[in-house]
Amino acid sequence: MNSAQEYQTDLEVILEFLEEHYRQESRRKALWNTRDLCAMSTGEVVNTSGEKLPSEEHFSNVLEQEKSQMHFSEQVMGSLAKAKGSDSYTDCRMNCNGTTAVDQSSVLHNSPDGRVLNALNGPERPLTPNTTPEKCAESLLSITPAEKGKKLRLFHFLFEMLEDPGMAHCVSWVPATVGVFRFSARHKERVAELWGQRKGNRMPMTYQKMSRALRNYARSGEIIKVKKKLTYKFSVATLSTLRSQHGIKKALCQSK
DNA sequence: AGGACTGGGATCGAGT
DNA sequence: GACTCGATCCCAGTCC
Repeated sequence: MNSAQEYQTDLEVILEFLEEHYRQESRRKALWNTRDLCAMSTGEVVNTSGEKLPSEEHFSNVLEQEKSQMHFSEQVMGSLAKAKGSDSYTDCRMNCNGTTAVDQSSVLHNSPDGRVLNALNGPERPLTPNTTPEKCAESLLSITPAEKGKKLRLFHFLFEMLEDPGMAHCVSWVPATVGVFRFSARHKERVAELWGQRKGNRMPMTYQKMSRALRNYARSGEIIKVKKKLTYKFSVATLSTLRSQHGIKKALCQSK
């Protein structure tokens, strides 16, 4: 496969993902339209508890926001297509050694006022003010946050470990549960050690210190402590984001 | 008794 | 340089 074909295959995977998102957005829009019609026919919208919901004006604002969001996605896709022909694309191709993730959330969770929201950090936290579609496309094609100078987060690292069969003796998913994982009593310190190495800490990381960091995630809701020894759980939102990032990564690796 | 766990709080380092 | 955020570090206390 020559390099031009290789780029095209990668790009197709990314475009496919964005198109899927676009389709989902269209479905959501259709739902809003249905609700809008209900509101117009009855004069007001009430929920199942009989509480009055936001006005028609509110929903038309929401629709406008949805439209601008879809427009934003289209612009990102356009920028990706442009990037296909650029030299910089070669430089920011992903490597598949387990250190790379595409930050799709930075593309898909943009707000209509121009801010980009980060799903991992919750919808209220803007990522970068004045982010352009070009910048988003750039980030889609770029390397990991850590490699770009952004911090690698502990839960990303743990997810990597969990997806690595070679690390199953240290940390593994708890079968028959969703997002629940458990450290091995014997090898938990190994995971902490690797985390410390990855972060480039001078002092060795210990399980005790790492678990403190894990407990801090309880505040943001990214990871919850399960009332079971050495066991934690990813929140649904965190897990789905991590999984979709991982899915893209795998798809890109396979297309190489 | 001892390991795991919890939570408070100070501090550090990187990014903005 | 000030500020924020995430991580690190230490410690006292509780739970099993």
